[in-house]
Amino acid sequence: MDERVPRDFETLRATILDRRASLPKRIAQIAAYALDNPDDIAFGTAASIAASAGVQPSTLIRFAQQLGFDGFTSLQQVFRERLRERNSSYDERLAALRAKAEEGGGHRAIFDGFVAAASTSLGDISRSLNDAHFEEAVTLLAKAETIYVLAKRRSYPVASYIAYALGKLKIRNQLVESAAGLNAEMIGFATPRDAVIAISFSPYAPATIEETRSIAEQGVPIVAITDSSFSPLAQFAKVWFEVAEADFGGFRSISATMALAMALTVAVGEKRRETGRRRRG
Amino acid sequence: MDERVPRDFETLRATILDRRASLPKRIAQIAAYALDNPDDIAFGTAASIAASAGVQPSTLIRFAQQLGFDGFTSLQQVFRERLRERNSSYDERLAALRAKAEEGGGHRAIFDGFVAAASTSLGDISRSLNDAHFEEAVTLLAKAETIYVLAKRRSYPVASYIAYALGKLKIRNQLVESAAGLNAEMIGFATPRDAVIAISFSPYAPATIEETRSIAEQGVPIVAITDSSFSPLAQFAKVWFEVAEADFGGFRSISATMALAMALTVAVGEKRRETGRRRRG
DNA sequence: GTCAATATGAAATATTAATTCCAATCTACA
DNA sequence: TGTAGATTGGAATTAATATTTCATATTGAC
Repeated sequence: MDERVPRDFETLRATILDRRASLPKRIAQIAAYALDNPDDIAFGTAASIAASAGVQPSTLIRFAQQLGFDGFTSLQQVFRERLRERNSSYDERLAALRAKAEEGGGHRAIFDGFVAAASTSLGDISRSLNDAHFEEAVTLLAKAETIYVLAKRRSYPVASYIAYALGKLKIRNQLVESAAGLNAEMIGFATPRDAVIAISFSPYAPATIEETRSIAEQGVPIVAITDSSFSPLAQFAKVWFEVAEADFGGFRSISATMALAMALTVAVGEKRRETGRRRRG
Repeated sequence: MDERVPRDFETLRATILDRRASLPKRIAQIAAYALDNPDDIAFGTAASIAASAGVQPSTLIRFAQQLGFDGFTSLQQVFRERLRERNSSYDERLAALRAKAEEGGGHRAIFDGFVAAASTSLGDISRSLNDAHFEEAVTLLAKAETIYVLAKRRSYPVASYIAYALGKLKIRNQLVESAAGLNAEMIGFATPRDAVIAISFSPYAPATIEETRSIAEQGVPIVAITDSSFSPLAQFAKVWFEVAEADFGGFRSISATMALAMALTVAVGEKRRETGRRRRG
């Protein structure tokens, strides 16, 4: 078989356009169909595609073989790959950087890797954040007398930043972190008029889960930031955000979480100002 | 069969989350996998998906049937439809989003603002980071017996993340933050065989400056992360990094600083492994 | 117009993948 | 602790899908 088999969609497309003049009638027909309806090729069966394009399944296979593939299935792979990649254009770059860092591409590769991981995560959250959930969370937090912030380990930096920013905005808050082991008592003061921001990622710190459960049982509304809808935090939360962070070198980014946390904080500040103005006006 | 079979991904997702508590173990496992890796469901075969999720193919089919589908194939359709729709409407949606954000479309704009600030900062640092400085900092930190981490206020989250990551990598470190006001004493233990990572941005926290000065006078080498060459930190440091963070709504991003901090930490871990290997080999 | 080469259609076959079935294992409850 | 019911694993079965084959049609050269 020819070694120059197109591996990515763009090459394939170019190859097809290049040869289009010399293709037999039916083959040309399926070629045109393929470029016009790439999604159908990605998901359809040989029979269904052939029917839509008005040719026989065997023609479809001959088309694939003319291009150097060994059958329809391998041609289809290229069309599927295209769909996957479109969703995550950074993933490829990130994978390349990982490889580079592993084969000793120097320390610069490590830095580039973390930058790429952060960019990927930001792109993802930007696409996936649900506006309605965000509004809901802001409303809920803006009403709270005191906002409790709950996070350990990897998520703790986010919590401490939230606490810092809330303080700057003069919003009463309580970071639940007691060196003296008084977390339970601290949580005990929370009432349904307060609210909680809880942050935890797999592997979920047991203490965070336990504290969240306990505070939820007191009727305090919870906004959770976590990494899966199946996170134990999600079940206690009034609103939760699912944040998928890319990782590099075994350390996951926290950029997306940070951006979300900052946005929540500042939006709560805004909301309070709006509400205050309305009340006074 | 039940008439309420989810036809679109969002409904499906809601249904799964709704029932999640009552699902048997393996079914729950595949359910979590499905929501976390929707693309894999769209493209894979029953066997390949089952293998990735760590269950039997039959479990996958039972999962589909519990949801009201008559088999895996019809469940898969929903996941495929989602990809098609997302792809076709992605550009449109993005454009709409931008327009909305520009005309002051509520709180979503705040979120987008923070994402944009983070992206900008990452782009900036990626362009401006000096490889030689980075290497120098890594070498310096890799030699240290204990790494002291020094930061307050806005920079504190970065410091706490560094401390977390160093701990994970089994690198001895000391986060200088004492509720008991014993920072000076803590710093007193540092020797020239140790090293410091100091982080501070304008307006520089006086305590950070003071502590950095004091520890520098003891002959402990310092790596500084700051925002200007005129920063008071720079004069004490053996190596310093100038990080320009974009801001939004009066809050500066810390994404670039985070990425740099992570890269430093992991690179130090790498360097130590390399050196250790060389010594032993 | 005839022949050879090429292209096409349709059905047969081979391959792969989905589904079902049953025995084994858990779980909840008496 | 025993037992019914639910759940699970793994092989057997069935369905689907891709590919091959072969007869027929079409094209182009002489």
